Amino acid sequence: MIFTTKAEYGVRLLVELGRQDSGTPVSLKAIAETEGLPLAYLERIVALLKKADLVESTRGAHGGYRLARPAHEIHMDEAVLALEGGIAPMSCFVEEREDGRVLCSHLDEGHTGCATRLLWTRVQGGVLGALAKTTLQELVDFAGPALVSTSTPDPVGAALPLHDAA
Amino acid sequence: MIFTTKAEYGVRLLVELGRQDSGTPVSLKAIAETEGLPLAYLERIVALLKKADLVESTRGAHGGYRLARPAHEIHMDEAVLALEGGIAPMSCFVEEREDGRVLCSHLDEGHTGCATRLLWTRVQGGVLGALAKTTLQELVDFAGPALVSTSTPDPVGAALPLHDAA
DNA sequence: AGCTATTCCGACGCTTTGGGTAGGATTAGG
DNA sequence: CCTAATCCTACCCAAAGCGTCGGAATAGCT
Repeated sequence: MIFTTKAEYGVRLLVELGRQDSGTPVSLKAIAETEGLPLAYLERIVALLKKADLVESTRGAHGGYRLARPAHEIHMDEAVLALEGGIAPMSCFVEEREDGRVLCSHLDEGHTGCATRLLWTRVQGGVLGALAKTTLQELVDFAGPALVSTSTPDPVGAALPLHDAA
Repeated sequence: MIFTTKAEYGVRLLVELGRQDSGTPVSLKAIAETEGLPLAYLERIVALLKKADLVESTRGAHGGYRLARPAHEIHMDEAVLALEGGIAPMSCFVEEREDGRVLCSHLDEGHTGCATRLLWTRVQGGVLGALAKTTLQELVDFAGPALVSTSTPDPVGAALPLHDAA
């Protein structure tokens, strides 16, 4: 079980925006370059954040994006939910819908099925809890000061060998 | 983010075995039928559980599987780990390997990258915590008494409309 | 011995979806 | 009106999920 790159890139994008909460918008191009992410793909990702009212945009030349709220008011459950479109540990597990149905397998045949429901419920709770208690501000602090257009490398962490191409 | 059917089917299988902790082994065929799961696929799934020493098998006629330990000693983190082959919330996030490398994206280019690491670490902790604190016995109790070969329907729960074919 | 029920094992195939591109339309500053 | 940016929709490729198939090995039964 794994989140997709939408969550990864989207959170990175938010962190980048959080680093310069100045009022002036940041262009996706700048973020794409400093983070080394594909611009076209970022466009689609940021659209999700905008729809969820986590970021605001200014169009035209010198336009870009900024946080719609201060970083410490943005909790990551909101962000990841917007990016991934739902937090369910199992396809057979979706929060109640309008029509009240819940996806699951063959319960009609006997009440079987979701003995596992208890488990997935707890897992979902664990994930949502971890996300909700983390604010964007924490991630910004953790990441260190601004990176976009200011290249002062390596204040923090610096460990973590990466990018396994194997 | 979502677990695969391996986790779902595998846990269901364990629950089914837990329901009759009598010493006599249960055949996959029986489980496949009562749970409505594809036998051939279950075979491959149970192999994962066996390799992790969660179940034992007896070959030949009247063979089958049984739990390798009492249900209350089987914690679900072990099971899900065996079934899914690792619990990472992000592809860029794998526990240390022998060679000490950690998968992640472009950290070489500057320490950037894992501002998000803090977040995924917490999420992983939430998931593992939820899994570890749940024992197979709990799920067995939650599911109600035996179902394989004894058809006393509906002692418990009984809610949960299911199987959305949409 | 042979039959049958079962676990074991490896190769293969279908379908979905993640991850990304391409190309253009719209908006706004200079 | 040119350029820099957001916006939007359609498309494509590779990987992974979710199985199937066929057969081998093992063990009880008659």
